[in-house]
Amino acid sequence: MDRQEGRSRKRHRGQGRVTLADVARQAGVAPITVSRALNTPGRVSEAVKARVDAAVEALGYVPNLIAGGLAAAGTRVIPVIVPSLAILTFIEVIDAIQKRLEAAGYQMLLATTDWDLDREAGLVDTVLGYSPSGVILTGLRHHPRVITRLKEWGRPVVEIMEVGEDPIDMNVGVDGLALGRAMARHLLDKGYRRIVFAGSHLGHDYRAAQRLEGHQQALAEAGLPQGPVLEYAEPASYAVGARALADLLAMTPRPDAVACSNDILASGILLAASKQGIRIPDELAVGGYLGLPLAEHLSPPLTTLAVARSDMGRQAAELLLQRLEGMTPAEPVRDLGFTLVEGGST
Amino acid sequence: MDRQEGRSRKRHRGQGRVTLADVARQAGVAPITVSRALNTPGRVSEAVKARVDAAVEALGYVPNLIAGGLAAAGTRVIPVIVPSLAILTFIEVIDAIQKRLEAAGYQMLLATTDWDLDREAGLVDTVLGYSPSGVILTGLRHHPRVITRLKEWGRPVVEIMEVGEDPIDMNVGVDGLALGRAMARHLLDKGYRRIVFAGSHLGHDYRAAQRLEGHQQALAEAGLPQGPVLEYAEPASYAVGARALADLLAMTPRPDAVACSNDILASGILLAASKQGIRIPDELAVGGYLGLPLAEHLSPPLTTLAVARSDMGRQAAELLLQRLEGMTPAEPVRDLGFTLVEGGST
DNA sequence: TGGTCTTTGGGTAGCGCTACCATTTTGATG
DNA sequence: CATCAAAATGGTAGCGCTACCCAAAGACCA
Repeated sequence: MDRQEGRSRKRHRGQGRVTLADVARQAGVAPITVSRALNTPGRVSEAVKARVDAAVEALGYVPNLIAGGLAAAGTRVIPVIVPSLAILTFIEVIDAIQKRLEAAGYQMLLATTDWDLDREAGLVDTVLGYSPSGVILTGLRHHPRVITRLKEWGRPVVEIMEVGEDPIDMNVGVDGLALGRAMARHLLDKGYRRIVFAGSHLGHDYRAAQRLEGHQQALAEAGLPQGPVLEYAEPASYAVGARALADLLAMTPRPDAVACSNDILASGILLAASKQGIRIPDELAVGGYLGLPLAEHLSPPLTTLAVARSDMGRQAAELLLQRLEGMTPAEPVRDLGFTLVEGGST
Repeated sequence: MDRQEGRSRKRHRGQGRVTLADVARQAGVAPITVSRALNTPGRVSEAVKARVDAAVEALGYVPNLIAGGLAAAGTRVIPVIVPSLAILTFIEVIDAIQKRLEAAGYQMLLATTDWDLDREAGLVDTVLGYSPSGVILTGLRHHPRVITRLKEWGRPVVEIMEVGEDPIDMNVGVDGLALGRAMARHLLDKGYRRIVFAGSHLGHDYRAAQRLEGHQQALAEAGLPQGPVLEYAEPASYAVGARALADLLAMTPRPDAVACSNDILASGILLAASKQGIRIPDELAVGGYLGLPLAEHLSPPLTTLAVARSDMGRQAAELLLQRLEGMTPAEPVRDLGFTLVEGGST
């Protein structure tokens, strides 16, 4: 007889993987005891714990998290839903989330909405089908169904990137209006008056649109008329930045400064300017948002409002984990703020 | 009596979610029929299919994929294991994989190894605990246990980035040695003779080390001695590129060309050169690998060996999906090759 | 010493779904 | 119209694990 003898009579499926029952047999204890030894070691004696560990080691047991999830509801999976991966903005955040979650024994399920709130709603439905332990999603605006479902779902939810009133559960991000205001004010302080806002994808990226709104507010507060807006339909890229530069130079009156909806666009402008010999900031000042790594390596370095994106990801994961461990996080809504990094492009 | 009356007697857990049994009751059919209507619509009559769809709609049923996974083994999750997200190289690949998988109704579980094959082995064990439908992992070198486990696991596995002999299952990538050779040859063809290889993280990033090996081979084939190597311990970044430029300029004899282990490093060198007024390629020619988007926007644009990373991701997902649908992919091992994009930096 | 409380381990019954097999219904065929 | 194959539907039994409850054994107190 071989290792399978103890199985149930039919065994019409199953992949021959070592199961918890196998470990229990090897260790001479009940399956439930093995479960406890592995999940709540404090509830079993040292001796049993050691026997179980030895059996696990000997058999090469790897828990079937699916089965555990079905029984316990909660699979140690955290779906992270973001608009897009093609945009560098989210990468650092995701990376930080992933690192922190993985360190705590959770896995990240990554999904993208392509900036579409209906798609987001569908994705939320789908990922809830995995009985995740918690959810991280982007922004505070969602399909009403998403909000209802997640609220009654009752497990930890973190909304990232944006902060504001009335999150579904917890929230870590920055104030988009404040970002927009701060950059406009900076440009005004520097003496620029013909300030354009260049934005990509504003119809979809409502957080970029918030920055524009803040921008316009600041101009209004300074007693200036609303600034012109250059808008591009596609997502931000260096290539769009190059087009934006051309468009800016063609405007009359010629603008003296541009605030870009993000660093990618701004970097594209700087790169194109450098290629064409446009002097920055003398001929055109350029400001960005979000503080991507490239910004400081351009010449001149880009003036940007840096947001601590890694920190945002880390804190989002941290909040989630705290709640998963039964704690009540001190500050479930966190505005991480931003820093003006003057690079010389303004 | 309310909607719960039909439940089993105890119901000590469960979250009140609509289950397949609820749908069956509403549609007046057996649960198994609902399962079929949803998963293999061809096996039920039109009428039943319609009734089930109506019930699903009415109740807002969302399948519990965990339960399905337990029963059927296969959760429509595809773990994707890469060394790091902090490196742009992988982002486009991941993005493409994710898009293709999501379109087919699969979710991507993303995990990072931090370039450590032991960690990778642990991660493979963990993610197999989710009964995934398939697995995508990076490179062809793995812990022996990973290879054994995945081979006997029997479900589709794709190894990406690198191509070579004897993959675990399927393989899409490029030949690292050929990349290294091609760049060295290009630099030689251009007349450069004092060629340095600058690499980041070569101890961990063995694919970058392969490029170095190819580089040295090409020099040897040209009858030249092995070229000097500048090596940095940390992962590639623009900042490392800036340091590399300084180190290159300090070398005697002063090199006339540098092949960089990837585009990030090369871009860092170009950006720093631009800042310092070093003329590229007159004072120093710079070549990169992998073809990141930034490369073409630098001035001069970076000469790079472009790899179709989106395509790689798409094809990896495609191979996996074909196998999941029972097909036998025509070419389970694919060398995607690369293109020399001459930007002017060489 | 008896009683209560606390640990420690086990038995049982599902979590929600689908594989397997059995049964019923339909349709084709001679 | 009987006969048989094919299609459609249902019943049953798990997938591997853990929540809930209980029993036994020790710890502690009066």
